[in-house]
Amino acid sequence: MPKMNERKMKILEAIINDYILTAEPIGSRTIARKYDFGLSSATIRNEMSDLEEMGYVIAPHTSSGRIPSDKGYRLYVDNVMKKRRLEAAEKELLIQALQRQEVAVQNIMREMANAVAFITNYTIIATETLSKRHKVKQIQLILVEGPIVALIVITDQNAVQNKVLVLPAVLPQSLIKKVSDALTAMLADSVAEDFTHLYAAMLRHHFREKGLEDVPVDIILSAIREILLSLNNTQVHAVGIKNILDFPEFANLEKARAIMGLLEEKENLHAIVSGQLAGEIQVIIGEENETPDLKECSVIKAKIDIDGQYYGQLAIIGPTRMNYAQVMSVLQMVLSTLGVQ
Amino acid sequence: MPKMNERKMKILEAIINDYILTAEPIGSRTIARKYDFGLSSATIRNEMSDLEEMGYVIAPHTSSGRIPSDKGYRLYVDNVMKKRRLEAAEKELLIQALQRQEVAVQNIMREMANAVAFITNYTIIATETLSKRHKVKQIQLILVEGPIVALIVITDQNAVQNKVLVLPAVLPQSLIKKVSDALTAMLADSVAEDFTHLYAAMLRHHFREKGLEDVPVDIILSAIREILLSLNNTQVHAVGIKNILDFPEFANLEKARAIMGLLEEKENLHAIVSGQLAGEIQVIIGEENETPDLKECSVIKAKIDIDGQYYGQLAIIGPTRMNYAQVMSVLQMVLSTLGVQ
DNA sequence: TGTTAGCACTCACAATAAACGAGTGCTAAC
DNA sequence: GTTAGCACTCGTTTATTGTGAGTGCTAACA
Repeated sequence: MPKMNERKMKILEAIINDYILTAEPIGSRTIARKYDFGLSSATIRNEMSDLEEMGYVIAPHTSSGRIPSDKGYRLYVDNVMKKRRLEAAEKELLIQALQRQEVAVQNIMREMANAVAFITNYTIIATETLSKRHKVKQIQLILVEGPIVALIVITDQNAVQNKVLVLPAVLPQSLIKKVSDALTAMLADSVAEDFTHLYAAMLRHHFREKGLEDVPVDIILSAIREILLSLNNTQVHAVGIKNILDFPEFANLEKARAIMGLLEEKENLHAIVSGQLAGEIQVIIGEENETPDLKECSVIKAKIDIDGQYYGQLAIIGPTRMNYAQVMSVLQMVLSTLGVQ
Repeated sequence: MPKMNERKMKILEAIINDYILTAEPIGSRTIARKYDFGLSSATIRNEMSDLEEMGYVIAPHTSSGRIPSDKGYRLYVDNVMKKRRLEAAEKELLIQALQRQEVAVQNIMREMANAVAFITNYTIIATETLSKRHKVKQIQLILVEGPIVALIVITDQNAVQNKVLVLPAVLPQSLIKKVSDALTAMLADSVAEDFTHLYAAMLRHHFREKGLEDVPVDIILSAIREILLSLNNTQVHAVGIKNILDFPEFANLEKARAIMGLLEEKENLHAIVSGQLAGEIQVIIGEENETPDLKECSVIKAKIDIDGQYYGQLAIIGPTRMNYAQVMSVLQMVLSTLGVQ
């Protein structure tokens, strides 16, 4: 088995750089001409033969040039790749997306995803979540009109969510504050899972004792439960979906269809985006992907943790022949501007 | 110019029905064999020649069968088409989607879209809107924690929306009710457009008179304005996007890319879905479409008006060779179950 | 011992040609 | 008015032949 050396590394890098641009197998003569290694094509041919034996490149057929293998990309990403410096315009765009400070975290993630999609021309998946389970802190009812009331739930994480309820009977204004306070007192620190049938029965009992038997406990409780559930729910969306169709790798209709189907289902997006540590950029190359339809793609992803309360995830999807250097430096920039690193 | 008659109509219908299934040009012999018109292929050939002269069918090249033209589809949709009866299973699915009565209108539209996409295998665009401009009816502040308050806005259409604000200074609990009531009194009946600079100055003045000079009027006003704007905003989304790739019409990569790009932009979706009268099903065939990328598609759409307050729009997109009968009967069912017709 | 020129060989891809067949229009007979 | 028959058209399929980029190997060279 041949041994890796500086020169082989350089040739591998040349192959990868060229292949990222052209998506065509690279021959020895092309490299000899294009790069000034001071070597003839024959020498490069020998080295490429070694690289193939070592598994870093593949010859699609006997008389073609070489393309990088997953293993080759892996070596490149882990050792060779030089971080590409962001161009001023790209930087500007990211900073713009980030500087809308008033905006809620959810919108930050959306803005980020759009900016990254625009810069890189890849497909981006973004999520935003509240990482802790919400507990009820305060509950308030507001009369809207007749039997219609607004239910406001404020959680320990200071999230505020409301829901409009139509009650079976009009709740008199005089009781509203009393009921709100009672609900707050009784339900403080509850999480979504607490809202069982037993719990409901218990609460009905409490209310009866306080002389509030007319309060439609069930309706209110199930509304609160739904609010808590939706708060804990992670939002996920993909942007730049059609970008992936611009790559010759997906000129095949079957593949295009498969990837489109994949990207349309929220559950799949969750599966793709999840699983890495905060602040760390993870690169998953080709066959390393669990998802069958992504075996010819690479995914570069990062988890963004903002003061431990919110976090978002960003995943960039492209063909294995993707511009790792560009994407990683953009992602690095996102992380550092968001204050993660 | 030949004249249309019963027999030509039947042959046109046969051509369309076959073409919807196969996407292949239909020859005279195929029709003679398949349908029991009691006519030889030669006679049918003559009739088809007439249909071509009249512009209802097209021969892609000299020695091929015929395919329907946009004009042919138009005639078929307007006159010939028999409403396909919904199968029991399809009906069941629609009813299920509709019977979640507690669910907000927005979710109904989403459920509907999913059900229709599932039944028809076409791409569906759905919108939901509140058709009137919201006016402020009631405003309430709730203390959350320190300088953080929840702003609750209730509109004349009984929509409730909230926003969390971080005020520059803590607002004492004793003032909360007073400020809430003052805001309600002063802003009742305002719409989003009212919130000008002049308006803000006026309100600041009012507050000062009431001895409430510390209230951060600007922050609160701009938050209310944003809430009103977002309430008036129409939600739009597409489901079953990848379905359209399953049609041979989009086997061409260029077309696939174009349609994907189209469906990814919300503005485009709005443009496609808009413009028809409530309760009426509109069919736009091929070249009749304004959007260039839809010139080879048909769009079947309906506006759903629920008691004049909310409305939704549903558009089904497919190749011109789409199953008009099926889609229209499904849409009819949606409309009648929602009580529009 | 590493490098390189030279050469035979491979193989995807493009171009050309030939065979096929579904379908047409037209004519003449029923 | 309908239909059988037939020559003709033309897209599609299959086979054939070049073409060229690229390889591996050998032998000569520094």
